[in-house]
Amino acid sequence: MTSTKVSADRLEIADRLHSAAIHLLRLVRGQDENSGLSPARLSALSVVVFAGPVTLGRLASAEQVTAPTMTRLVAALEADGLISRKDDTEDRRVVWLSATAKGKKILQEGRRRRVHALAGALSALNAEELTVLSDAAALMNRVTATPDERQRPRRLGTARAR
Amino acid sequence: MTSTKVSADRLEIADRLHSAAIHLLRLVRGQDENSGLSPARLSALSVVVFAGPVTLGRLASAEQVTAPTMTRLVAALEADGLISRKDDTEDRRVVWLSATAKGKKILQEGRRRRVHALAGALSALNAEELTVLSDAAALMNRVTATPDERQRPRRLGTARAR
DNA sequence: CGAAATAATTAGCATAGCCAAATATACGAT
DNA sequence: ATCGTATATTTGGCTATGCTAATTATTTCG
Repeated sequence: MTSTKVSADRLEIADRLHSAAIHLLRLVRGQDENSGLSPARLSALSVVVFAGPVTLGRLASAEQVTAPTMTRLVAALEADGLISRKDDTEDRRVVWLSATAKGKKILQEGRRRRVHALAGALSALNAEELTVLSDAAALMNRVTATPDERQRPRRLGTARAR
Repeated sequence: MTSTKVSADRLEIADRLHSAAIHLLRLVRGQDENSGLSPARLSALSVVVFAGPVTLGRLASAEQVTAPTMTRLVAALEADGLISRKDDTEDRRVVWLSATAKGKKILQEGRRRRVHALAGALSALNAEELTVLSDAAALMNRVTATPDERQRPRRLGTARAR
């Protein structure tokens, strides 16, 4: 319970959490054949769907990737007809992204599939254990939120369905 | 608390956990410049270090990637002098992998760095919240363990310091 | 107006995943 | 003993996602 011990624990917990996150993502990868949505695209589309029209740059920072990376993700999503772009009328450097009806639909389905794979694995857990994971997810999201996201009064990224 | 509610919750929890895992790994990626070890390599090296000599095939399944993918990771780790290969004397199709002294050292350092970054983020949490994450990591590891790993009496992957 | 800043894109590179096919070796049945 | 099948690993070729550096277009500011 001393400060020293907590600090040492924190390192070990970080270590195990890191490893667990890697394995968890591996578990759901490969469930994508049906939706054709990769983790990165699903995640980006998810922000567009939930955070309404958003600029490419803000989407990139919400997803914590660089602008060029997001440019490509956006191009792929657009080519699939899942999102649409609209130039800003005031600042013509800016592109606004919105989800299409198809994008919203595919998001639900694709996400459902991946989540289903994970949820299947979670079926081995009881209600109490699920609560632990739920709380942990909230903590992880809080801890990984960028200062940017916390500071600005935006509803980006962490837009929560409840 | 009903069974129905738990099932619906499970989907939502899986969803949030999935998203949280993505963001968590994004947080630590980028701390790798110093070690030069990518997540995949670090993870593979970690198994080799902790699980002692291991065959390429078992390493691949422990890491839940295909053999070709592991062949490449192993080639990179070997080229960096972090692991060494030794042909099995009985079954010459098989390759046994061991960590070199350099590999063990680099693993500690590289891992320390990434874990440190994550631990830094965790410093915003109190002891109780850390416990939640610790428990969650254990659950995630349990849930993502392959049947293979559970069935065989091997000490792969989940070698735990405690 | 011209310089610096900003938003997005393009180009080029590396890593890491996959599948299909190729090797090399072992094992089993005749 | 050998022939066919199974297993372990590698090779080749493709895709996706990350990066940085440089480019383009536009805005903003001195």
